[in-house]
Amino acid sequence: MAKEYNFREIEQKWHRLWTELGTYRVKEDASVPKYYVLNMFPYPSGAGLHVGHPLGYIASDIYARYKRLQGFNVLNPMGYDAYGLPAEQYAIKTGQHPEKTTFANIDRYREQLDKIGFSFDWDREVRTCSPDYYHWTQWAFQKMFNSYFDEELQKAQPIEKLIEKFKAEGCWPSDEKEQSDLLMQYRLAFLGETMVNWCPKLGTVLANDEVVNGVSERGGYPVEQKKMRQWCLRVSAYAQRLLDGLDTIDWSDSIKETQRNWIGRSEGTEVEFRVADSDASFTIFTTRADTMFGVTFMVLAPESELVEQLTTEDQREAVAEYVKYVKGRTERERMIDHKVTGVFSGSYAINPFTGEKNPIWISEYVLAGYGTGAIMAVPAHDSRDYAFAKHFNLPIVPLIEGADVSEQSYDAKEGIVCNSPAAGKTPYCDLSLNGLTVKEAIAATKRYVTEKKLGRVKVNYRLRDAIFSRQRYWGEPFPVYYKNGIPTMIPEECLPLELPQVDKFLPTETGEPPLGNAQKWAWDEAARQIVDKSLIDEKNVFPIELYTMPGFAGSSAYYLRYMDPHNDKALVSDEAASYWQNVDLYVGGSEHATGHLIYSRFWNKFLFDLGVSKKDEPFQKLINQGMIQGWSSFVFRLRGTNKFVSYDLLEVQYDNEAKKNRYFYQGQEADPVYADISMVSGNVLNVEKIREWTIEFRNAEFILNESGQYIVNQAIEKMSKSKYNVVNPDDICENYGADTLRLYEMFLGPIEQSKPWDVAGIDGCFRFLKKFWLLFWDKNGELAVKDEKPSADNLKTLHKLIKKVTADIEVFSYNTSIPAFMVATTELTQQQCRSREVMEQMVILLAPFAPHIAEELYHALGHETSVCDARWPQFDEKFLVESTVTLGVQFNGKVRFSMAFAPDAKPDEMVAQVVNSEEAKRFLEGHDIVKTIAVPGRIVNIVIK
RNA sequence: GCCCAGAUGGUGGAAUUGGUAGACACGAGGGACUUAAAAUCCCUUGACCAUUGCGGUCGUACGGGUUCGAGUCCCGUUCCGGGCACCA
Repeated sequence: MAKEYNFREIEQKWHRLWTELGTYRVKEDASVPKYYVLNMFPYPSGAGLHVGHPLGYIASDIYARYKRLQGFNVLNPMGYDAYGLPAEQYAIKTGQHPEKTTFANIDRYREQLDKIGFSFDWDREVRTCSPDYYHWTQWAFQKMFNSYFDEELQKAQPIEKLIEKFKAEGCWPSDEKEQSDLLMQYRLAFLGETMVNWCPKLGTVLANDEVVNGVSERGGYPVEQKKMRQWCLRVSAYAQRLLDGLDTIDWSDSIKETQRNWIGRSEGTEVEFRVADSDASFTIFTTRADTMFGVTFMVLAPESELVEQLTTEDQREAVAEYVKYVKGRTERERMIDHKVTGVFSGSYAINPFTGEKNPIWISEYVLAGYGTGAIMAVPAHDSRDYAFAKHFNLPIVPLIEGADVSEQSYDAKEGIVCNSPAAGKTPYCDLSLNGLTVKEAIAATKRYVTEKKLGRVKVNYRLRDAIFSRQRYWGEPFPVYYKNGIPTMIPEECLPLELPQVDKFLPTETGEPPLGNAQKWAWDEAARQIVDKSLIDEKNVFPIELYTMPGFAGSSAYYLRYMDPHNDKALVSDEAASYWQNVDLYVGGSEHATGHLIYSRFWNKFLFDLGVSKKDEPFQKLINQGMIQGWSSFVFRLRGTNKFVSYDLLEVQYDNEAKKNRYFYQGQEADPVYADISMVSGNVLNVEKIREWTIEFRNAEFILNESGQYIVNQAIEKMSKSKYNVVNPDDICENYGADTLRLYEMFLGPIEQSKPWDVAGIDGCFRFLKKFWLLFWDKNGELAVKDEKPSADNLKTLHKLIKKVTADIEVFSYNTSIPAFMVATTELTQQQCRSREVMEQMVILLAPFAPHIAEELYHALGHETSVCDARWPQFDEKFLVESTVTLGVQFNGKVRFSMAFAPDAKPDEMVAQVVNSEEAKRFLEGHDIVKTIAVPGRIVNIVIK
């Protein structure tokens, strides 16, 4: 009997031995070059790991193992992003402490991860919710609080330097409260009274990236704008560095582009407008300084502070009403319909170029948060201004030759400028732009504005400061207490400030965040410890902040912590940070493009300014694995009944208004209901099984089609517990083994592409491993490998594979290396290869992809050490040289035949070889050769007349 | 609306980046072994025509172009995916 590929036994054995032997433990070693591979750590959700999670982990594990085989000291850690909303909401529902569910989920994740055979160094595991870890999140927050951004140096500086500067300039107030308020405008972590995204349903504020299409990313609840006092991070200070850094890192163009959009750099001009019959003036921002002569009105954002100031008495009522209307609109409403609305303020602004009086309007199409919250409107060359002008009957003055603005505005930044007065013709302005291109005109106006001190050149960024506090329980507490209303940091040596226990995870009855339920939550400044709240009125006892930090706090610097996870003196020691530098390869989903990947770049840049991080950019190369989607299945319940109708019996209508399909059965409407993916095979529902699934189906009536089947409707969607389409990897590991799972996930397609999970092809990968296994054993189950010299064919097969796989791994094209393995295995089987030398290298090549089988075979070949410590095979061209390449040869695009060339043949030799061949001579006879084209080692074309 | 990436057999996807399109796998069909099934192995599998052999024609979303040669480069169109979106 041939020896069977018993993957269960092999995989269990090596999981045990790898742990016992500490195969994947890694230490800093200055004599070996480092390589840092990192996955975005998972949030341990209650649904457990699904087949989408390991996609990125497998890809990076392959790379990590490959780098190790190449002699690098590879850091490949894993941990958990353990703070999050689901655990808290579960806690609210059940009263169970979020820590308990989180830890249970972590244990489950760990168990699932262990089955897949990753080379993670689990001694370095981090959990964001553990005090040893969030100690350093709190520490970094305090450092940000105590820093400001120096515009000239373009880096963070200690706040003390700013105080020195204020003192030197004589503007340092003596009052403590005033000092605090002044510094608050500069600190990198600061308390700000700003418009925030408030989600009433979640009872918390959200960051911009947590709001998608005007509703909360988690839950999809409405979000409204509200002015609140919140902790913020001055991410916007780093806008230019965040933008510049993109040019130094190896990320996909689309992610870089997304970040560039998010940062939204815009070069323009700020111009000051005086208000007629008043001492007031205000500044506007424009990118189209060339259109100064086309301004016909001005617009203020309804939230702007100028509104109050510039509204005249007779317009006061109308303006108040309009502002009230705008406030009543949610973010989503404002996004969905761009209604043209507005009100006249009663005031006029004087155009500094023309002296004309332009009416000042107030409209919601101008945003308070961008630029100065006020614009000059040029209806001829801006479509929004145009719509507004048409609606309110305001004049439109075109400024570009040939621009027809009778139907729509001409927004393009091109053309020749006209309609500006000749130089010196107005008493206000001796600038003429006529005849210039738009680009020249912008530049000329910028110069003019700067010279005449009418304003200044300005760069604006769309990037906003990040709202950094949340009204929730399950997050890092702020190490802050309020001393007479002044936010004060808990001394660094008293960190971490541990999350207090509470009996209820909901807000308090007085509307305080959940931490308001904690009784022992006050800071005794003298004793330097947490004390009971009831002592607050006593001397030196002050209330502690009730907000907690958002989800991205803990995930912003975790890659630094992996370098030195047990250090209780620092986030990371200088030695460890100097050795590991930054992450060489980061793998994760592209959905974090505007969240985590901006925040951690910001966070790292700050720590770089502090000297803690050694690189300005945290993640040198980024690979975005695609999402593995699930097949959701729907059954259809007739409205108001407990009857379910087979999908093929339904009539489908598209509802244009609701933008979705509606379903009817004999005139009765049916609603789709999710059915668990495990109840369905193909598109046929297992009716018996679904009856057992939930009570809802137990006594349901199923209306089947003619063949007696219940057909479900299927859709490809993101895998999620609530869609009942989650496929977990455990079953695959059980039935096929982890090595097959690993191969198959890579074989599915390019790593960066999203694709639905489909087990249909998995047998191919399993068969390959079985064939590979059988290469090593004879019919009696004895090792078939001998110390014999490899044949030329053996070496050719091997080196073809080395070349292909090495090149593939370097560019993460794993899906094409697996076919190469299959071909090589088939070839070696046919060649009946028995050479130890060849077989051993085959094993090493396979080791990154299928580590269990490789380890087993490596030991079967007589090695005592792990295959992880072998050396990656070196490709040698000489084993391929004796082969020939067959190529097509074409005469005048008509005649074609084949000829063999040596792969290193020179173009001239190739042409001569073709021309002198008997076959070619027949065709060439009586023709003139017009030209010959030869591609080195590839192809020859001969054009004849 | 703007920006970015795509479109290749029944399916997932290859194609040395301008050089024999469809590797490899799945599925399907046929065959071998077997009492039978599973497993395994072999053959066929883009379409059409010819199949007595050779073969031939058309084919990479659509329409043009550059080139001896285009899935690949250029221009235009359609469709799908992603990002941003009153950002002045």
